[in-house]
Amino acid sequence: MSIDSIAGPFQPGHNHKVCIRDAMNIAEQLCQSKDLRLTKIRKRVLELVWTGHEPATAYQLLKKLRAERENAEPPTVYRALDFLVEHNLVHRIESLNAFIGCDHPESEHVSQFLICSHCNQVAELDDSVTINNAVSEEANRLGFRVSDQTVEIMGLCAACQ
Amino acid sequence: MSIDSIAGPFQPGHNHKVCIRDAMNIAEQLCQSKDLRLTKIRKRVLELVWTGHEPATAYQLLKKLRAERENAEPPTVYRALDFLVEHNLVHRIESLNAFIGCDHPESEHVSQFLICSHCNQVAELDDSVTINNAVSEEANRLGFRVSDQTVEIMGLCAACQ
DNA sequence: GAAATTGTGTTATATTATAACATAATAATT
DNA sequence: AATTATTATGTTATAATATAACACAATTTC
Repeated sequence: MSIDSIAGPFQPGHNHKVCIRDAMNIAEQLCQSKDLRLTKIRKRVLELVWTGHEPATAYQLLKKLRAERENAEPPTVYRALDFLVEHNLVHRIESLNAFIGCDHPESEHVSQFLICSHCNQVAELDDSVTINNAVSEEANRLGFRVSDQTVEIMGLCAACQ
Repeated sequence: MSIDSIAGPFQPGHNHKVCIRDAMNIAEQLCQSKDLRLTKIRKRVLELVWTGHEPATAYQLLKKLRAERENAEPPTVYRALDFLVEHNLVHRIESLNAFIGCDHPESEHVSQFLICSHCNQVAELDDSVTINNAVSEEANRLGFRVSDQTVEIMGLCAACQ
């Protein structure tokens, strides 16, 4: 097993360059296939989001962007994030006011995260059917029609316990 | 069945004075039994939160508080909210940056909400075992130890569909 | 190539939240 | 009851997050 095959967050030894490369390739493909414009700014912000598996705040991203584009302002970043979030390339973590890259933007899904309060890394669940069913069940009981959900689970990842 | 017995949110006809009265009684009892100080400000902010089943932002509460206490400032409200949230009398809704009263602060529980995007009312689930189990199952699969969770389900309540 | 649409630049400001330090009120101790 | 310690509030300032509005540029459509 090469180091490249060790996947994603909560895996301290993983090769993050691979995560970035994969994410950018998927983004390019997705935007091409859906005829979306992955402009330079949007692409760069996406790369900056993928700097790590720790969520980044808009202003952290702005600071980095400014290092290379001195006229960047809050709207520059927020507009890029709006686009990226709209197309599932990035998710917003409500409890942190921060943003994290999504590694499967091509499949429609809701956001479900495990957030490690020690290393601050975030893992996205793969649209857990188990949780979705539980949510549906509760909503149905009350005649509530679900359109979206936010599931953010705080705790300690395996490596940090 | 008297109108008083029609419960809580998503029930347009319910007698909200009863919700408020009950919530305040429970708060008084809880604070007495736990030797917590439900000061005038805290009590008043709790009442203001209970104005309805729509979550209130800190600054909406501040505006109301100022109508009766002209020197109220942001810290006045945020400190009261800190206290109320700490003791489960109020929950913070992360996706709305807003606060909602809790009708069962005496039992330890995690926050799980149904949020109607039409009428803006919010119903708290009663610490759904179904959802908790689903969350635990997913977390266990990844060796993640859960300490807290945020579950916010957006959609349409029965009355608004 | 003209018109329409979409994206970016720029300035200003809205909204949400906290830091820091002074004073007041309450509780605990003597 | 007076002293001390603790907790709560008053007050000013500012940090952190996010959006409005309008001008201009780039791209797409016709």
